[in-house]
Amino acid sequence: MATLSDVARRAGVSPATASRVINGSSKPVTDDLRERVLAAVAELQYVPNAHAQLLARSHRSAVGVIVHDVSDPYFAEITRGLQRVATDRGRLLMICNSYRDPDRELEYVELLRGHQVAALILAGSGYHDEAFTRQLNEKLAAYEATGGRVAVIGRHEHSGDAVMPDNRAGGYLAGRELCGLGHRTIGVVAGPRILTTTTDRLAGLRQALAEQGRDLPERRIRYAEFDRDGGAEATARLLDADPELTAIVALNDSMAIGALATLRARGLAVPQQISVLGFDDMPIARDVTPALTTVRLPLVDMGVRAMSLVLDAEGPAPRVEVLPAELVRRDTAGPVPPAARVSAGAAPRARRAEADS
Amino acid sequence: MATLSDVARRAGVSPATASRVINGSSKPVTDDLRERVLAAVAELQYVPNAHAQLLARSHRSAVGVIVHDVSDPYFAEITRGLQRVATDRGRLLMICNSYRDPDRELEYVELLRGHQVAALILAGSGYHDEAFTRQLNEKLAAYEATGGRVAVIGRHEHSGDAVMPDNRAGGYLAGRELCGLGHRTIGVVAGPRILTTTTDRLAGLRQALAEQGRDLPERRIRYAEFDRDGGAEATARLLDADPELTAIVALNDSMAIGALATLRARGLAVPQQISVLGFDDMPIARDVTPALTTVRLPLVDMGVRAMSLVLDAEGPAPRVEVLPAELVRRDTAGPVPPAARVSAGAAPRARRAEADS
DNA sequence: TCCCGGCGGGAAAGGGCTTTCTCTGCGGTA
DNA sequence: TACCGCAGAGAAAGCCCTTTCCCGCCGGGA
Repeated sequence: MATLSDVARRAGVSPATASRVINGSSKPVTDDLRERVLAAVAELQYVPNAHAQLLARSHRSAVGVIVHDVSDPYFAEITRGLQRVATDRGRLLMICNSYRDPDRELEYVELLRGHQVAALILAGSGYHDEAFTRQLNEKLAAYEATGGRVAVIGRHEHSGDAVMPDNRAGGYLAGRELCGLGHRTIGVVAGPRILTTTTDRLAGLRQALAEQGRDLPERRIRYAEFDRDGGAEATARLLDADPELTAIVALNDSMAIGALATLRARGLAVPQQISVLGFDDMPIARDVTPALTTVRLPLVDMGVRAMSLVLDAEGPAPRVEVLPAELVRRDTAGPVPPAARVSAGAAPRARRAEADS
Repeated sequence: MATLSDVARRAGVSPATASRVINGSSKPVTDDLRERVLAAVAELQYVPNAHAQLLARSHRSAVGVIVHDVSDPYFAEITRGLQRVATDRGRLLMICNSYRDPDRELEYVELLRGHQVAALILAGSGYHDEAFTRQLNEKLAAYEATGGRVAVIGRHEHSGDAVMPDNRAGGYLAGRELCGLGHRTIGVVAGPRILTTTTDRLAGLRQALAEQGRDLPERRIRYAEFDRDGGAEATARLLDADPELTAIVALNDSMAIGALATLRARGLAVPQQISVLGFDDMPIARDVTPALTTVRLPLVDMGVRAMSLVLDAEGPAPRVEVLPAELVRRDTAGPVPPAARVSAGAAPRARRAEADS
C-alpha cells in the first residue's frame, strides 16, 4: 500500500507539500510541484489512509447510527431521512444493526465512540428495563461529556435531544376509528411487551376504548415479534381464543401483513368479516390487497429531524420534537359485519368453523 | 476524551502495560497491576481510539460492501447473508449504498480502500459501460495488488472471484412457464437497459420464446427504474400500447408489485385476465394478493458465498460460483384466458375498454 | 546597495495506540 | 558468593498523516 511519503519521494517533494496538494490546502504550491505530486498519486494509485487522517486531523465528522435493522422498512425509511441530511452536509454515516439486542446496542455505542463519531443517533423503541436503561444512559452521558452529540428517535430513556413519534396518539386514532365503525370486540397483535413502543401504542388504544366505556382485556392482546411472522402467529392465537373478534389492530405494518396472511389462510374476508388496522404506514402498505388502513408516522421526516438536531449547534434546553401520527384510511377497515352487531357469539363462531375447514 | 496514557497515569503504570491489559495480550501482567488498570478504565470510561488502533496494528479486519441500496429487499437479503458470515468470523462490515450511481461506486471503492478494509464485496448488477467498467477494474486491480481481496455478486466486469445468480436461466424459466401456459403475447417490464441484470434476464426469456418459435419484439418491452413505481409506470405504458397482452414478466419483484398495482387500478383480474411473473422472490412476494409467481434467487446464500469466498484463503484460479434460479409457482400466473386463445385482438381490446372506464 | 516582507517549501512535532527491545530484580545453580 | 536466566515492567520506535513553525530566497522600496 503506497503511503504519502512514497508519493512525496516519487514526486521529489516533501510529505508536507504532497499533503498540501492532495488535500487542497490553502497554502499555495507552485504548479510545477503540484503536477508532479498529482502524477505520482495517479501512478501509485495512492489513497490516503483514512485512519491516519482521522488521527492527525482533530475534527470528527462521521455520525453513528444504531437501529434495529436497516432492512426493516420502518428503519429503512428513517435511515433514508438521516442519510439525506447527512449527505447534504458531507457527513459519513456509520450504520449499525442492533437486532434489538440490548447488549449489542451497548457494544455499538462503545464501538462508535471508539471510531470517534461526531454524533450518535439511536433509533427504535426503548426498553422497559431499568438496568439496561441506566447503563445506556451512563454510556451516552460519558460520550456527551467528551463533546459528542446524541439524539434518540422514539426512545424515552435519554434525557437529551429526541424526536418522538406520537405513538400514544396513534394508538388512540386507531382505537377511535374502530369504535367509530362500531367494533366492540377488538384484538391486538402487539410487539414485544418490553418495548416502550408497544406499550405506548397500547396505551393510546386503551384510552380510545375507555372513552367509549370499554376496556381492552389482556386476553385480547397477543405479544409476538414485531415482524410479519410474529403478526401471523399472534393473529392465529388470537383467533383461536376469541373467534368472535371483528377487528384486529396490529401494532406495526409488518405484523399487519402477517395478520392478513393468517386471515386469508383461514378464509376470513377483510374487511367484510373482520377489519385490520396497521401502524407506521410503510411503503408496502398500499400494495397489499386489500390496501392496508394504518396509522402513518412521518418516518423519513423523523430521520431528517433527528439528524438536524444532532448537526445543528446545540440549543439551550434538550430539544424534544413530537411528530404527529395520522390515520390513513384504505381498504382493510370497514364497519362491523351485521351478524356481529346483533350477537357477539353465534354468528362469528359459525364463520370460524367454516373458515377452518 | 480519555486516552491510553490517561489510563496508564491513573493506574500508575506505563502505557505499554495498560495496553497489554486492555487487549488481553499474551504477555503476562501481575494481577495487582491488571486490576488497577481495569479500575482506571472503568473510572475514566475509557474507549480505545479505533483509528489509532487500526493505524498501529498492521492487520486489517473490516470488510467493505457496496450495494445499490440496503433497504431494497434484494440487497437486504444479500446483506443478511454477508452479515451472517462476517459476524461469525468477528468481522465488521462497512456497508455503502451506491444508489446505482457509477461515480459514487468508484468513490466508495476508494473510500473503503482508504479505510483499510481487508476485503471488498460489490453486489448488484454490472453496467454496459466500457469506460466505467475499465475504471472500476483498474481500481479493483490496484486494491488487489496491495493484498486486498475482492468478490463481486452478479457482476461480469470483474475477472476475479464472483458469485453469479443465473439470471439467464431464470429468464428462461419464466419464458418457458408462460409458454407452457399458452401465452403468446407477453410484455416485459424491464429494469434499466444499461444493467447487465436486465439484459441477462431478457436474453433467457428470449431464448425460451425462441424455442417455441416466437420472438420478443422491442415494442413489448418497457424499460424503467428497477422499483415499484418503475414497474407500475412501465406496465401502464405497455398496456396502452398493447392491450391484447395476456402476460407480463417483470424483471424483478418490486416491479411486479408495481405491475400488480397498475393492473388492479385498471380492473384487470390476475391471473384470470392477465398473468404476472416476478423475479427474485423477495420476502414480500408471498404476501401480496394474489401471491406472486416468481423466479427465486437464493439471495441470502449469495451473500454467504460471497463473504466466504473473500474471507477464505485464496484458491488457485478465480473462483466463480453460479447459483441456480428456480421457479416458484404461486397465484399470479395462470393459463391464457379463453378469449385470447381464440382471437388475439378483439376480446382483449374490449376488456381494456371496460377496465379503463 | 541593503534591508525587509512575504512567499513557497521543508523539518518536525504530534495524534493515540501497539509492540519490540531493553532493563531491572529476583530466584536458582555451581 | 558469584553468575545466569527469566519474568515482568517500561522506554521508545514506529504506523501514516496533518499542521505548525521555521528557513531560504526573491523582489521591492529606501
